[in-house]
Amino acid sequence: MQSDLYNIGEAAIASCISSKMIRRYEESGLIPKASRSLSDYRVYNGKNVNMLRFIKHARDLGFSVKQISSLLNLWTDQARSSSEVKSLATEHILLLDQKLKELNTMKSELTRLVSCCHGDERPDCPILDSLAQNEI
Amino acid sequence: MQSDLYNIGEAAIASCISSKMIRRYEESGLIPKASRSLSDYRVYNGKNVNMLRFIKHARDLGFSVKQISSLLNLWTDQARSSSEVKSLATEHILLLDQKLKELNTMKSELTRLVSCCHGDERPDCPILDSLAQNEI
DNA sequence: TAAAAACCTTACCTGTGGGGTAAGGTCAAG
DNA sequence: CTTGACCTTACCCCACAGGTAAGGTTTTTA
Repeated sequence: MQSDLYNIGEAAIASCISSKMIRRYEESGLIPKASRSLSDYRVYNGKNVNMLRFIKHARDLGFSVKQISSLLNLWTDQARSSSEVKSLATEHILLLDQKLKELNTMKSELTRLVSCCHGDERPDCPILDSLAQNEI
Repeated sequence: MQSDLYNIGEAAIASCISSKMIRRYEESGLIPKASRSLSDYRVYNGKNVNMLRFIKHARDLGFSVKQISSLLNLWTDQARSSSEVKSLATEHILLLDQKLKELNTMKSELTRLVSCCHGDERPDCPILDSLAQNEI
């Protein structure tokens, strides 16, 4: 009859978030404090696990914990406007774009250096030379 | 005559690494302990500053502090083979590639969700719906 | 020449998002 | 009733940086 109840290990498996992180999310206030069993074990219900899954999906999309906190508020707020969510997501895409640009710059520069390096037993190396340059 | 000497603030400006991080790099063993003035101020010479600049350039290329430690060893080892450096750099490119893929996956998925969201004052929102889905 | 500003020192806390370990309580199966 | 698997809290650690505080030194300025 109460098949809807999970302890933290079961909730971890069901949500793909480690017990460790579930406790941390609770401690940091991202999720509400779990109710406890007589022996002080955390007890979760299906709704709680859905929230954890929501968090997991958002983390997989690269949202920060802070952003997820906002998303959870919007999620549980039936009066939210979808534009609020959309702007949060759009902002996050801009951040992803920025990181992508940085990584691409690094990669192309490094690829150029690697292609200039003969990579044999000789000690002279354009990669180290470039890193040692005083000017870029 | 000793125009080649810098205190930590000057070394920071010359290398574009904050005083803070210079101290930390020393503490962590990435760079040797600086010599000290009579009043216990750290003193750097041109060679030290070149090492800091080397580190800065490598950080800008996304190398980890650990990798930079290896690069510094190779840099100061006149008997190194360029292949060692090249393989370290190549390995790092693979890591950059992996991160790029992850970020691209996030971005395209999120872009798809955003394009599905009408983003007006109505509460229904495909982004939240997707995050709340039990299956992906 | 004395005060003030600018710099240095160490030591500690913050964030971000995790991982690990230890010491002890609880539960279920054998 | 013991053993193993689970739970609890309380710490430590990683990378990589920023901030702040309290105190000493050096340089500039009035």
